[in-house]
Amino acid sequence: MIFALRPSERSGRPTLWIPLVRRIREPFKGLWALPGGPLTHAESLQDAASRNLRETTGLAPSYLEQLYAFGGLHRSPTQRVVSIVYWALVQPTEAALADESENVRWFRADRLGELAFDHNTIIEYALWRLRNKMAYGSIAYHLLGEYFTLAQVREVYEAVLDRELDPANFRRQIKAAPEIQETDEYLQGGKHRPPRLYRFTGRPGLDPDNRSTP
Amino acid sequence: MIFALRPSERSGRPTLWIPLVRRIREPFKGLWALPGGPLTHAESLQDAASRNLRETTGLAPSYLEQLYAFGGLHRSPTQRVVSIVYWALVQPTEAALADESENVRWFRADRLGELAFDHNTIIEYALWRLRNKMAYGSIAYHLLGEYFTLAQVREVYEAVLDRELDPANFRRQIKAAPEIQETDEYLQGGKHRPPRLYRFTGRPGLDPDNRSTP
DNA sequence: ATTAGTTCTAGTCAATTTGACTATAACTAC
DNA sequence: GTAGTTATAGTCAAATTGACTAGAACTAAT
Repeated sequence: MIFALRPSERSGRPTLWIPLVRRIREPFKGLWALPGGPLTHAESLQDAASRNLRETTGLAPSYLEQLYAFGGLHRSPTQRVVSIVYWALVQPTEAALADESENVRWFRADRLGELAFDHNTIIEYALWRLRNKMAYGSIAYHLLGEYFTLAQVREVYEAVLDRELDPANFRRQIKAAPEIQETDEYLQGGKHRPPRLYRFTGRPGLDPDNRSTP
Repeated sequence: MIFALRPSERSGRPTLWIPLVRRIREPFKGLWALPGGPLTHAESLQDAASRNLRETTGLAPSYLEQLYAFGGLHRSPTQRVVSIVYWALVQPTEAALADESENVRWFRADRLGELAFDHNTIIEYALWRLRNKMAYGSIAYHLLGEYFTLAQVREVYEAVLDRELDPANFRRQIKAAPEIQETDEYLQGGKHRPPRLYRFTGRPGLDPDNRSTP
């Protein structure tokens, strides 16, 4: 499952969106579902996740991490299915390249209807994990481009945590992180004082299964 | 994989131990490995983990949670294997009931030799997760019995985090948690002032896949 | 019975961090 | 120029943390 930032229709502020695909077969034909597909014999879990993502939505995420393995007995009405779910964050430029079509569409993460299988549960859990990681960790930057303003970082936090944060206090905390690098550039074109641009220099922590390739 | 507290041979202080089983077949015949086994068609992931644990070691953990799904291509030299690993915490009384034998033995978690497959990697990751959960969360109590002293809780933290903590400051923090209930009982039999006994009233967070059973 | 040794437990105090807020800087639009 | 807006720095009290002191309550030894 993929998270990306898109401006809200009404307020224009960035909010969390996820792409879903429409089921064209039973079970749950016609309902929306998370993109996914089978694990083949010759690819790692992460590679399979990447590949399925690319094939269904055309997306190539900058951040991909294992979420959870779902294996309850009645997840699918027709057969026993074990799904090892990955979650991804994509930057706005990437997200814009997604193949939207009749059967692939973006939805606001907080306004989903009933989805196929247990996919509502999965998304709920992913949102919970995202909020947790955000509170302690350096994950917000993967939803932004290479250069960003501190106000943009704050907007990401506000979108994910769903509450407003004090701008001054927020920047004090963020600037204390050593992974945030100040640049000499400023974002021009706004209707007010141009904010300084920063960049993120930290590397995402590798998943344990992908640390060593033989 | 299972964690339990056992007194260190030398200092007598509680340290982390895990039970391993000896491989009696190729590959890695003779080496020690994590207990495990196949997932059958009619059981959930968590049920399979419980069952395999019981069958190999006789243990029934009070805390069981999914760790990670390992699915690298070369984990086993003979075939492609995907392992959905669970980790458990057992209380000392339970741990004492484990079936030790020629092929099942407890080892100190920080003094393991070379294990079969990628099991060293898995244990390393589990230790990392345990430390993380300990720092923020109410997990330490599942390694203790129903009643415990605050000094025992501190010893758990010290064993897992591998550093000493100030007794006075530690109890101030722990007592601030609402899940810690003071009792009117005291632990007798020590060579000093008897400490008050406490109990833990929180419930462990359910895994997302086991929240709803149809 | 007294004393030494141990851990338990409450408390103090300075240093650090957090949250609420104020004020100035630097731009655009009119 | 002036009003409007966001960026950014700074202040100050409240809350939290870390280092430490000291008395309480027990056992063991004399």
